[in-house]
Amino acid sequence: MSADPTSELTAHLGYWLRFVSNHVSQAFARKVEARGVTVAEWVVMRDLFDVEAMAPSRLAERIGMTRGAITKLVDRLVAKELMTRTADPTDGRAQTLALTPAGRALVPELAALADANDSEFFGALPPEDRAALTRILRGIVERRGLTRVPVD
Amino acid sequence: MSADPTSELTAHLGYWLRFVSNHVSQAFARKVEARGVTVAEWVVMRDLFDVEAMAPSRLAERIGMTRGAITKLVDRLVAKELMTRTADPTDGRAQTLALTPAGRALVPELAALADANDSEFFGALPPEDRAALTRILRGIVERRGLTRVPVD
DNA sequence: TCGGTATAGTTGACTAGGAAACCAGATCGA
DNA sequence: TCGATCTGGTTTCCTAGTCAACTATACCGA
Repeated sequence: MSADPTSELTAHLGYWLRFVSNHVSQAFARKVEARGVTVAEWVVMRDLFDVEAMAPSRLAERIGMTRGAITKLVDRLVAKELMTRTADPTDGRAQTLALTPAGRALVPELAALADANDSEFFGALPPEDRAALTRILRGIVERRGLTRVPVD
Repeated sequence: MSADPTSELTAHLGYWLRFVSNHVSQAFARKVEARGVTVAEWVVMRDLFDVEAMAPSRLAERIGMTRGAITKLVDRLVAKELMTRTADPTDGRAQTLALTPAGRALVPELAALADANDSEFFGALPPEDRAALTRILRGIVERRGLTRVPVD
């Protein structure tokens, strides 16, 4: 926030945000990798968990990845037999994606890892700090109208 | 924090942290790309700005990248004539890195972009929120002993 | 009903980084 | 002083994305 020349890296809130966020995400990545999935795959699976079926393009839009990336990600999940890709009978171009029983069974386990990871990093915070953090972050999302563009 | 089965993505503080952090970083990435550098390159250049010269391995350790990544990153910066790589006369293995005048001149400009980006996202926050955010994030870093491992 | 356009998904070229093997050159101990 | 080991940096292979071109199907309007 200072106006003097060439502020330091650590002078920026964005630096700390990124620093902590990367640590949190990386710790979570290690946890889910032990279950054979990546973070992006977890996000896709969790998204599909509620709805029974969804088109790839819809998924891409929801989680902020390109369709190309979704194609490859789904390839991987299908190869792991966690997801099925079936042709839409009513539209020769379209597909619908769904979790397999194995995939569906995995989601709650991954969710438990997400819970564990979150409390590992934020569990020790006083409740008011946790509340403040949530409020401030959501406020930024809202104020800046952030939408689901970049998952990275 | 809820204990019920398969918590949602948005139930986790890590989710919001990552969401905001990705937006902030991506916005910054766009800004610095307009100056022809990546975020990682900016970090390296800013780090080198204060010290006149540094070994690649030291840089790798400081900013949390592998030596292999530094090799390639420095290749790029040298190609852009923003940095020089010279053999250490006293140690046949070692090198020292330094900014070129052009590189050195660029750093304050990039720092200004970082300032702009930060205030774009956090400038509208009430000062006490900004302070709280800083305090909480730094507190997590400290409590968990987070070190410079992942820049991503 | 058929030609143009829009849409769904795939592909290929490219990028940035990690992991591990690798090549010197340095250092240390017998 | 010379072999073993350590260290600094590079290279190769791999992963997971983006972007843009592409294919195939659907739809729409004259």
